[in-house]
Parts: sequence; structure tokens; C-alpha cells
Amino acid sequence: MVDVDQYKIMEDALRDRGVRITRQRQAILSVLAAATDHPDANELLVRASAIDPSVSLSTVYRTLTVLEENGVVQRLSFEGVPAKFETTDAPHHDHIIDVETGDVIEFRSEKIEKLQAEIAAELGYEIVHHRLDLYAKRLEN
Amino acid sequence: MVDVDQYKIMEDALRDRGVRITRQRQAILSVLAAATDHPDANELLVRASAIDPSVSLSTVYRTLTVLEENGVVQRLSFEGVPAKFETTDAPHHDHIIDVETGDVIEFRSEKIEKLQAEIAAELGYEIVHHRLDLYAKRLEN
DNA sequence: AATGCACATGAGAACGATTTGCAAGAAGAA
DNA sequence: TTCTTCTTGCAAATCGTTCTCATGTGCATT
Repeated sequence: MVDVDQYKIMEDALRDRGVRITRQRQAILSVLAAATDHPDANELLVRASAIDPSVSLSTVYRTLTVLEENGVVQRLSFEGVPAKFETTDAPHHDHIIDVETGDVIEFRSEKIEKLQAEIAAELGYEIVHHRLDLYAKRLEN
Repeated sequence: MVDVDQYKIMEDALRDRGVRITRQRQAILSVLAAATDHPDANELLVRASAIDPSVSLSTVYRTLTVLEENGVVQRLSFEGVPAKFETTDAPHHDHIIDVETGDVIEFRSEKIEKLQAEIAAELGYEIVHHRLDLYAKRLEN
């Protein structure tokens, strides 16, 4: 478990950027640092409430916005479901969504990253960010 | 302009699948057939109302759902904006979203298509569908 | 440790896109 | 034309998310 380190890194990064560390933000940050899945705002509220019952849903959303603006979390907006969140400690990756179970698997392909940049450049664009979601089902095998 | 043909193809496809062609659906279909952009539900209501003022927003949404289920339109859910719709007459393609203007540019890359399938297969998955959106900005040049 | 002020919070109302319940209307097979 | 089933308009309901506003609280400064 590297939760403690991960938490510290995020809190320090935020402090450096002048973001106030409140009780509620500590609770939410530690939940995010400990998460190995991709929780949505409601799930984060449940988990953070266990640490600090005073956390409200509004604050979860507000905090997530702040964390996103400061680059410590990323918002994942999949189709038709509430946004999910993950810390940005992991390098960039894309997602495979299991259409049968809803599971989300992460992957990364340098080839695809490079191809995307090439295509954009050809069309006169420079990529700011992208989303590549593969909706798939398990192979029988 | 191939609107008429495009319209006929869609209506026939729907009839074949037992979908009732109502006045409202005719209006919405013809708007979709004529569209060269990616309108959202509200914009479709405005355009369809010009043809048949009895069309309501509920019907636009309900019709779009039916059309999507029957494969004649595709729903494009970009981040933070209402869903956009396009007819499925064009072959599959991905999108570049100009983050400054909101413009949507279509493109297709066989290489990327193939890579995606490969990656999914490696992880034991078979792609059902995917979305690749490049949020980009124009190159200065 | 106490102070001050800008910023954060909880509760709930507001929002915007989309969906739904219901009674009335119409498509299309017979 | 008739009958059955599906569709519609309208308004209300949903649902994720954001906002309002009165109250609390980090934390730089004493």
C-alpha cells in the first residue's frame, strides 16, 4: 500500500498551488489515494463520510472540481453514467469498458498515442486531450 | 443534394423493421437527412417544427431513441454538452472537437481501427463499439 | 496563541438534459 | 372502416451536477 505517500504527494502539490487543505478535502483526498477503482461522486461521499461524517455531496463535487483544476485527479465521463474519478499519479491511459459488467480496464498504447497526434497534425490540429473508450465484451475463449 | 434518397433509405429501413412512420417522425427524419452538421435534440426540434409544428421535444427524444435502436442515427455524447446526432449513412469515423470553437471534424484511420482491435484482443476483449474523441486546437502555422 | 479575511462548507433549491405517466390521437393490418 | 397497438403532447418526474447563501474555518499575520 502506498496510500500514505500518494496522499502526501497530492496534498503537497495542492498546498504549493495555494489550495487550502480542509478537513473535508483531507477525507476526500485520502479516499482517492486509497481507491484502486474508479468511484463516482456518490461513492466518494460514502467513503469520505466514513472518515469525516461532515462531508456533503456538494463539497465532494466542489472538491473534485478543484482537484481536477489542479491536476491531481481526472474526471472520466463515460456515456450514460455518472462521472468517475481517478488520481493522476498513474501515467495517461485509455479505457476498455466491459459492456456486460461495467468493469473498466486501463491500457496504454504508444502507437495509438502517436497515431492520434499524427492525424490531428495532418488536419491542422494540436491535441489538447483525448478520450479513447473501447466498449467491449469478453472473448469466449 | 441527396436528401431525398437519404430520407427514403432511412424510411424504408425503418418500415422494414416494423417502425411506424408518423408525421412527426417524417419531419425529424427529413431534418436529419438534410443536416450536414451535428445537431442536438433542441436544434432538431427547431428544424422539425418548421416542417411540422406539432412536433414536441419529447417526441424528438423518443424518435431519436427509436432511430438509434434501429441503426439509422448515431448519438454522439461529448463531454459537458447535450448529445449530438448524425445519420449512420456515412461509414464509421471518429471526431476531432475544436476546443476553442466547438466545431466537430470527422476523420477515419484504418490504422487506429486495427490497433484498437488488436489491443482489445490482447486483453481478452472484443470491441462492440468505441469512441475516439480528440479535443484539439488549431495549429498556429 | 489570537485576529482577520478570503475562501470553504452544509443544506437545500435550482438547473439542464433527458425520461416518463397519462389520456387522447393516429398508423396500418384486416 | 374498424380495431388494436403504438405514438403523441403536455406536464411532471428524474438524475447528475451546480449554485445560493448564511455560517464556519484555514492560515498568513500579528
